[in-house]
Amino acid sequence: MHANVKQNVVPLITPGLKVACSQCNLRELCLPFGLDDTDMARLDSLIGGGRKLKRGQHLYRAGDPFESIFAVRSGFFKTDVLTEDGRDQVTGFQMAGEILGMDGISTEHHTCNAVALEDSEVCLIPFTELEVLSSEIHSLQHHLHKVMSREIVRDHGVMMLLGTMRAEERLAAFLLNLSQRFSARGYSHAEFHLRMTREEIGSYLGLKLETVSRAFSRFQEEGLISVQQKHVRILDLPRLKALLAPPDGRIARPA
Amino acid sequence: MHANVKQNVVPLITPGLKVACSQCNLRELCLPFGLDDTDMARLDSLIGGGRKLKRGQHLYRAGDPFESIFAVRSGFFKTDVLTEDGRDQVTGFQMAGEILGMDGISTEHHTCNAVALEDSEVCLIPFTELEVLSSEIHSLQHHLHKVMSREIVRDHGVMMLLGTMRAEERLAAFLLNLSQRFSARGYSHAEFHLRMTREEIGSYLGLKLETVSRAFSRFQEEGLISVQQKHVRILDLPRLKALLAPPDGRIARPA
DNA sequence: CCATCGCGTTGACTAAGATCAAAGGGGCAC
DNA sequence: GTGCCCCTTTGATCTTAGTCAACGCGATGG
Repeated sequence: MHANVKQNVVPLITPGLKVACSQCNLRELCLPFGLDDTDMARLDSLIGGGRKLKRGQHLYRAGDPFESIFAVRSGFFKTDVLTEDGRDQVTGFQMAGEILGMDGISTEHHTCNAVALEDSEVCLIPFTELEVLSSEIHSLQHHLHKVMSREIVRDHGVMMLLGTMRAEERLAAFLLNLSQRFSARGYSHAEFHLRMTREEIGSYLGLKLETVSRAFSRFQEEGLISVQQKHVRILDLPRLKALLAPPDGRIARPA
Repeated sequence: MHANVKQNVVPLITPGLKVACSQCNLRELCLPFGLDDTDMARLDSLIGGGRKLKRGQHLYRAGDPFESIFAVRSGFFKTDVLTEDGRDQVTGFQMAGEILGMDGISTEHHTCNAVALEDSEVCLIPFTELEVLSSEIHSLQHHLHKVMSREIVRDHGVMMLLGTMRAEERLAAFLLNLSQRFSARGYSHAEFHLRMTREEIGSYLGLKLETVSRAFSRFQEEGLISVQQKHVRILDLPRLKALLAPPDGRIARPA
């Protein structure tokens, strides 16, 4: 049993390549949020169909000319930056309904790599045309700005994590974040499959893979989660959340 | 001698409160970038004058309703996030020409605090009106998107720093970044004053203030910089840059 | 002009996570 | 179906930065 436990909605299988926003059950999580039928139809006509990627394939690479942003229709991605001096940092994991590629707007070239961590499908959204349309549809324009701003806020959260949290706190925050996002997509909040390796988790969290593995084991010993390879089940959500208590112990961990 | 060493251009004194973009010598670094005279005049009319802040004053606080973004006209700011569990992370330092407040777009409320680190002045840019204008002026719209995207890319750089670098590498990267930004504003790239405390630097870099202080001392011992309180002079730029060599030693530090 | 307080520096010790190493297990390709 | 390789786990040791503490300087305000 490796597929995620489905709760209620959202059949993630994309039947054909051309699925319109108006028909898409992710629309409330994605770019079309808040559009009326007419405007949604205009957005539909702009979206350049889908693109399927096999696991391991790059959606784009750092340096590629920027033309489009992408909405994840199904599957799972990571983005990472690597510098000329050999450093490698995973900057995010993206799932259905989330937008990829906005890093490329500023320089007209992508500044990170986006890789599918499982077979995936994205919608292609040509950016120049999106700008034209968004100058005509105010709610689209505003929502685009919100999506970009949300990315900035998300990044601040990661900076907080990397700057102030200890290893186990980071992993707890990571699991809680995944849980919440799976839940928002109609999957179980308590049981899911990690699509990424310990090393990728470590890179994202600023830890080594051994540290991630040890933290997983520790959580399991303590009865917070059960974990077997990539399969995770959250057993004690309240205590997992309590791990994020302040480092100064002002609010001591409730034993 | 505490004022920054001025090199050539940019008199940073703002004579009156109402300085138009078209007259501003920061316009090439700021929002009006790339606008022609007509469009610049329209942007002028939108900008709600300036606001002066004394050192230590908040420009906005987390939770404040979002109405405007701000362009730093003069002075120096920090932004920081603090969570209910008592963590505190400086997410950035902003200087003349840089844009503040875009974090607030996504939730209609600011998600971080912005504090003046010296007496400062900002231009107020009402966001709703900016959206209206940018839907009419394509180059303004596009530049706004670039500014937001640049913030995302900058955040990725900080994530890289926090995720992969050691203490001295972080400080070197920080000094080089400041140097480059001062230089872009017509100040010396080699000599400047830090507006922030060791603790604020530490928070930004994910280090304790003692570690920051020790790293400064070490750099000075090694002849890379001279540092006295908040006054820094870069003595050996190449070797400072070489500190950012890869952690795996593939390119060994040139002795 | 002096007292004070905040900021910065430095030292000794501690703890967290990295590093090095080895072995087991699962999934994928053939 | 089987074998191989990558991923993961776990242990022992080492390094780095954090913690705790004390002191000195300098700016600020009375």
